[in-house]
Amino acid sequence: MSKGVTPQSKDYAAWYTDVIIKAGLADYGPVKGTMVIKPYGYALWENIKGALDAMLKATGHVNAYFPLFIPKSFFASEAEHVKGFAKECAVVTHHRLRATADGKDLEVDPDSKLEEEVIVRPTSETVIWSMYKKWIQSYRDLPLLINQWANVVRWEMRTRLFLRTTEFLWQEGHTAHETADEAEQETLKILEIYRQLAEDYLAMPVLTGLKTESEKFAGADKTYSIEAMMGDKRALQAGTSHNLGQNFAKAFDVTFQDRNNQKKYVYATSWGVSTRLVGAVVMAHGDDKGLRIPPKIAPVQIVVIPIVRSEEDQVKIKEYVDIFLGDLIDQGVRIEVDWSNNSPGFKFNEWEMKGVPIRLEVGMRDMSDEEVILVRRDNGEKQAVQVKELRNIIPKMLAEIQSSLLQQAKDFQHANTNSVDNYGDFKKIISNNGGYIRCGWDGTPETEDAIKNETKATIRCIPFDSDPSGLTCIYSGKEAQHEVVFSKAY
RNA sequence: CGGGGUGUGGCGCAGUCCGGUUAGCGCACCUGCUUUGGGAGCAGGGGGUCGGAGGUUCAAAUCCUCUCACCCCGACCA
Repeated sequence: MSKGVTPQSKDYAAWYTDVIIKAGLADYGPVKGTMVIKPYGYALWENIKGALDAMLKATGHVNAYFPLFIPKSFFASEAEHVKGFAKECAVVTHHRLRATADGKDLEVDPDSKLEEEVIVRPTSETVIWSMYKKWIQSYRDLPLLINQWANVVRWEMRTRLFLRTTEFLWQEGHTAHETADEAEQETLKILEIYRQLAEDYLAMPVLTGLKTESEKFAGADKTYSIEAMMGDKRALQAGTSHNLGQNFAKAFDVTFQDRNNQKKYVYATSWGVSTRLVGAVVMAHGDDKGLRIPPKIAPVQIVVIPIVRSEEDQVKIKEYVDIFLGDLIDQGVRIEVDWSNNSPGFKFNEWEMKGVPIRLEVGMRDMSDEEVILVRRDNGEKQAVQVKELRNIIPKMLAEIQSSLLQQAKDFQHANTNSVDNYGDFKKIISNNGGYIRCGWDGTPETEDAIKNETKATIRCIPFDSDPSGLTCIYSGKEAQHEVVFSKAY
């Protein structure tokens, strides 16, 4: 394995893959488009998951688990939302293998053909709403606020680690409500939770807003999203929250008796974030040395590198390290000591690749001064610190790194967001610099489509803080219906 | 699905045009000693049916036929 990674400036896509492999986040699986999430990557996902799960529970949501397999008939019956997924569904047609004639291999047993084929879920609306029909009778059963953590399968043609794989992990929330207003409130509440997760934990500023008709989820009335800017200035949709209106209630005939004893269709929402967030963290913060993981979600917050010259040194340093280590662990700091036989330089590079926020070096020199050396991954700053100060300094430093990463990402986003009022500048910025462009849009899919074809940029969202007054459409020159954000996207 | 490419120890490759020693190199791995404040050194060692099948030949990683797999680029998506 060669040292280092492809520089971002040379080939951003290669950099991304290199970092993920070399930092030990993931590896390729044996089936095309699949990936193995390795322990370090899974620990990162677990930290993200833990933070979000707590927020969802704090807002009254409960977890449940629905089956992986969906009867094909569920898909036939209900057309609109399936359109988006039909082309990428894995289908189970048989349930048994048998030995081949020569006994050397296995083949599908034709006698095990299923009466009704089974779909591997690409998303769970259909199974869940088939159950909701049984569970919901009265307004007293509402709201129903269920979330599930699960894997889903979408047979994608072109895949990339974490960003788009055949199978991925996510959470999908599915709620049912009495009124349209309640459903809208829920949709927005979840979007706000996603925004907080992104900014407070992933240190990743996001754009929040409404998706256009052409970009929204097929089964939804409205789709909101959080959009994050990656290191190559392209946008990544990092989470979506859908107001499904009564679409699914009607498709699955889910009704309830309301407070006036009237039979009504329920209102629904669904929302999700996936392991794609891991890819987002990689691209939002990573540099040419590797990952930079925000402390709050870092599997390892501090790595201790002992500088050892002899076996006697090792014993002494181990004693020395144990003194302050226990103290920090008691404070909940996640620490790992690298006692491996690799050289210090090797360890420095390796743990920088893994994005650990703080490196703590201890050698005999430091020991005699009752110090250790701290090095921050976010900015490379190095300082000697008295051991007795560690318990105070470490939490502070972790918090500083967390906010410094957020600030760097914010500055980057601001520096690469432009407001533009003519199409010439628009095209120039998209092709030369990239990033976000705020401008007027006449609200027609034709304009959206034309711009996409000419520049590859798409409308990421209609931001909540947008204001079309006085603006004209960047493309048609007509009066703007919305101020929108365009960008090239993943 | 259209175009381009690659299959040789775990990874990255050379060798293929022009068939001919025992299939080689770097990294990784194992053992030992010396090392350790920015990717350590030396010595020794293990690991390959050259993607698969068939053919030509005294002889095939190398030539021919078929086949499989994967990667990259163009129309979709969290």
